[in-house]
Amino acid sequence: MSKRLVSLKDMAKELGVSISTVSRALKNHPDISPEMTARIQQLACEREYSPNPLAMGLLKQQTKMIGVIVPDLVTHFYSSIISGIESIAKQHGYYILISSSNESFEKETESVQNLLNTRVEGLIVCLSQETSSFEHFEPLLRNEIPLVFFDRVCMTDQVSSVVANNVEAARSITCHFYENGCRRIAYIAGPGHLNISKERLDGYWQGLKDCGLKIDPDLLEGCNLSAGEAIKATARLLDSGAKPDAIFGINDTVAFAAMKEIKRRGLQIPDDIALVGFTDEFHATVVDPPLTSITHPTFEMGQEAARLFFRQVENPGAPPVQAILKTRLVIRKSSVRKD
Amino acid sequence: MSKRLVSLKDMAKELGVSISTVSRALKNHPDISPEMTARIQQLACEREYSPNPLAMGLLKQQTKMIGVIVPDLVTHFYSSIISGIESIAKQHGYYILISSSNESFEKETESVQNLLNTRVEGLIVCLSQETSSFEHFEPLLRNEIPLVFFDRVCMTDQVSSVVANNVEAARSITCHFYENGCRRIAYIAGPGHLNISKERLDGYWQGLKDCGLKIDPDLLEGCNLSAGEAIKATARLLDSGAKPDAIFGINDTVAFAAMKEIKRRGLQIPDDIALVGFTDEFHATVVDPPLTSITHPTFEMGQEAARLFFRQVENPGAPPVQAILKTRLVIRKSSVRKD
DNA sequence: CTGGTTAACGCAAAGGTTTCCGCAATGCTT
DNA sequence: AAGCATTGCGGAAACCTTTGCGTTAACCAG
Repeated sequence: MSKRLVSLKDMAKELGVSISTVSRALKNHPDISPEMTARIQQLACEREYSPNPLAMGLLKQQTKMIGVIVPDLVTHFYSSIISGIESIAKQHGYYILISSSNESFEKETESVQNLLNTRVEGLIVCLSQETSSFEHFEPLLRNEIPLVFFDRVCMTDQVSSVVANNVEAARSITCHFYENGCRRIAYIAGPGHLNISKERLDGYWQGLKDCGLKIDPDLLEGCNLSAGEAIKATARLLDSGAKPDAIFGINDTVAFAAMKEIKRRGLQIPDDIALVGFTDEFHATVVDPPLTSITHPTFEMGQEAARLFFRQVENPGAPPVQAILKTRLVIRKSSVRKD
Repeated sequence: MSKRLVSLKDMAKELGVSISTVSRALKNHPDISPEMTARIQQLACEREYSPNPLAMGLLKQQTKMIGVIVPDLVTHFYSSIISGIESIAKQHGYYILISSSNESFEKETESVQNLLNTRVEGLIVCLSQETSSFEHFEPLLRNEIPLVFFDRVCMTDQVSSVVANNVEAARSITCHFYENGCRRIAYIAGPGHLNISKERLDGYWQGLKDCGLKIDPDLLEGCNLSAGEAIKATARLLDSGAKPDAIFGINDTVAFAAMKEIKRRGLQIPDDIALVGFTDEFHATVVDPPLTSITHPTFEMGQEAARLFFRQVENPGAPPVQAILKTRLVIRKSSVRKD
């Protein structure tokens, strides 16, 4: 096991003074004589003293840790958001404790429990796909423990959150399809209880309406957000009599899965089926054809979530706010028809 | 601020008993009468007592935290490894504290310091691209603080590490090119001080030798591992008189950058230039053409690193070991010529 | 010479947990 | 009935830091 780092007590004994003297000397407290201060600071320097955060945490009742729960760690969307959270946390001298729910409600509940037991000062959370009841967050509300949701959110009247402007984004996608000559625009949605799914569906409908198209239930498919299910949903869409000429996928995974299935059938993108995703910058540019998509400002979303978090830490009673981030429709080849 | 969770003292006062009695009752210590034990356990249950990890950490001198330093958080390679580390850590009841160096030596040094100050029990590290001196790890060695390197490693005689079988993998790539008719096989390397760069270069040379090809310095290009530099390196390769008919990129970023540049020039993959990367599963399948590559078992690499870590925790004096993980050459269209 | 100020430091408590040791009361043995 | 072991619990130290307050000695003014 590692040798203990030096403590105030160690240095106090070595110099034959009291612990409090050492403590104060290190903070340049005026009560301590300049000579003593100098001796102590020099020793501290030699011994590479650094305060024990556990002792501080115990005393001050704060751990300087934020718990972060995400559906998974490996997709770029989340890791990029985490990166954003970390950047702000670092500025505040906080560390983040990451826990992934693997899209499981049970694991999410467990993570909330574990993180609270670890005495994080609060939580920043993106709901799992399965999560449709929210009691596991009640203890946080009761005890006024800072809590922020991002992307997949709930209880927005009580909890601060960061989301994308999903409705408008989905609307603009639909119109973009229309402008490129598509008339049978399909949407592959996610679980109905997720805000992102509902809001993007709303936007999709609004877009149809704005373009004078009718809502056709056959052009609406659902899936959980796994690649396998998304492929099946795409297949159903293509096999049914719906004859879509455009598909809008609710997120990265779905869009790429759709692309795979469309290509597998030898259909051309965008000429047979135009495709647009809802994703972040990186992936979209490496696939072929490059994917038109709504890009999330993911890093900024993480930063904003962290900022809202610290707002609550510094300002306990503050009412919840909802930050809505602008997205951008980035047009690439997957949706642009030559004619 | 959040209300304090219930402590042993709180419950002791409520029941009119001593703290030690409560503590013992919760552990079913035989000294405590069954009735008292029952009363205490029931109260603990109602109040949702959970031990304060700060107090425990202070007492036991362990924080149950592992510091993890990676060059960045957002590439799939690292996030997948982190996921692997986390899975093993969770099993041991440990949390991980993640810090990204952003490929900067200075930030890496800083992270080591900060994490040690946070009293993590040890570190799992992937060196930054810039790191070529290693004094910042000396304090860990001196104090026998557990340390494990993965992928980009150093001081392997003193520190346990996990790496891929880079030499053999690079050799097999080279031979694969040869079998597909390529004769002017180029390699885009990384910074020369990194083990991964050196080992893959060795393998590349071995492969050339095995196939009876000569080493041509014009077919060797270097870059730092950024996309921008990789594109430039590819351009130099294509502009020079070297006339490569195959390119082997040292890692994900480089391979994708090369692909972009090759396509931009209107060259065909694999017919004009065959391309192979050194990457992990996910990306390679979504690009066009699908990228032949050496796939890392990234998740397993993380798991193995964590296992080596706990081996050191449980077994302080143990000599360092090096785990070498097998990779797989997954052949896709980017390297297979029809004729 | 005395009362008071001040500089410079020590004491102790608090934060939460575990564990060794001690103590009282009870039950048993002889 | 005296002596002893056992049962059941409390006290206190240790882990480390901060901080309000108490203490000491020196010094100065009256």
